[in-house]
Amino acid sequence: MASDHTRSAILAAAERLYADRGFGDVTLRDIVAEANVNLAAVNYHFGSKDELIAELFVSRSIATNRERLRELKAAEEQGGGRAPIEVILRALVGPTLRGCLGPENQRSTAARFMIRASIESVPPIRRIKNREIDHLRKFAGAMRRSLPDRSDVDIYWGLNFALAMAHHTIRESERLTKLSEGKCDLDDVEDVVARVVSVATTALTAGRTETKAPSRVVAR
Amino acid sequence: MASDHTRSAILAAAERLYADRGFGDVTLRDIVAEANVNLAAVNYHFGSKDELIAELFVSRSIATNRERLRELKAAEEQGGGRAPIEVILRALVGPTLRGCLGPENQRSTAARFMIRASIESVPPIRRIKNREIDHLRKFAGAMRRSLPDRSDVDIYWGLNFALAMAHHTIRESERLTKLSEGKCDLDDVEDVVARVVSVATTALTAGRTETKAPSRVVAR
DNA sequence: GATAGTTTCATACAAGTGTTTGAATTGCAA
DNA sequence: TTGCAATTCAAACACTTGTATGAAACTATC
Repeated sequence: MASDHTRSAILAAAERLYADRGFGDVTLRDIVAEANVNLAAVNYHFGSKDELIAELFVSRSIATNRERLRELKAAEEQGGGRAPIEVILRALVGPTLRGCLGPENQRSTAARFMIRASIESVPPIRRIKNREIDHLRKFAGAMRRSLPDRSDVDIYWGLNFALAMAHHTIRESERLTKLSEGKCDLDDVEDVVARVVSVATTALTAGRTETKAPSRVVAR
Repeated sequence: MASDHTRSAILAAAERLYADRGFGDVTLRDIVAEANVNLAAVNYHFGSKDELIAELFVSRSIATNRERLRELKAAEEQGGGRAPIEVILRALVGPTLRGCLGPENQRSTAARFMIRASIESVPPIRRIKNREIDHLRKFAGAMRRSLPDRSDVDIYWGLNFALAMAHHTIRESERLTKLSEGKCDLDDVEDVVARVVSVATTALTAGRTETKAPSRVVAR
């Protein structure tokens, strides 16, 4: 193991560069230059470029997932195995939003990297994301316990919409700021979390009527 | 101008290949092979690879935007300059959802291309997307007229969330199907539209002026 | 301090990229 | 037909990419 100084220097440089300039136009040569390290070091320590990216993404996303599950577990234990839907949704979208939004100048490199990973979609990351389904299933289960009257379909749609609002807000935060001429304050993370949770909760609890209406609206 | 057969053959081949395999690993050589055309033809007819991609994306997205505005204008005229919020939202997300979802085997190449463009994000497309803000402002205006009591901030957040649900559902349709084990039927486009519009409407009207239960929206 | 195992380094490699070139071919008008 | 522009073509260009190599420089153990 000696000194893995080189190893972590590469990781840090790669994270910073990918965060700033995206996966598209950052080459191994850029990374090793930034890290003051030899070109061959990447392949020596990580095997390949893709494995470097994967390691970067995995370590960040398991941290987020762990935080999500920690909040979920705490909420369900406190509620005797059944947590309020708002709290579940907050555990789902809170960690991601808190990690990726907030005042830009105090936004961590890790956070900016994860934003990149959510905007661009590069093969090694896509492969990892596909394994996230099991993780989401745990939330679907908690939501089902919280809203036993709701159909599975509605639960899944609610979960989908909650993630949609969180991720899209992160991805397009710049555009929303520009569109609203700064009126939507994306640095106020807790307000964003509250808005997302509120809408998702309403979507899951309002309109008791059976959702799947037989009346079909014909398009075009 | 003679025969622009070559030109359109390239466009068709590029659209098909990009739709199927993504921008990442489709080269000019792949495209010209698919189009049975010489390699130099792309640069001759389009100037560069990026301009080819841009032309492809522009033509598709102005078609969508035109359809959106057509629906919006019709709705506002019918309501005397003020359309119901549900109808506005439907005009916003309907065309995109209808264009990108639906039974896969009968999904047009154009639709599949637009899905790709929404998943991967390649420089020439990103540049064009940034010009979409003016287009969205028109919808923000219509929404403000429809809900004069609502603050601008709320309007923009509602707009953001509506787009979020539509785009995320398109981007992650495969994952949602897998997660729900097929229970969420993404081929039933009108149901998806209704769900998105319903949630977005609730988000925009909840806790304020009551506009009846916005459960089921029927348009046209 | 010799030895064996890591780690670093300069360099080369092979493959692929978009683009350019200049000659051939085509199509059409005079 | 002839002439001329538009188009097509094969080939090469210039460059970048990730990866591999084998020697050199370390490091720790005996």
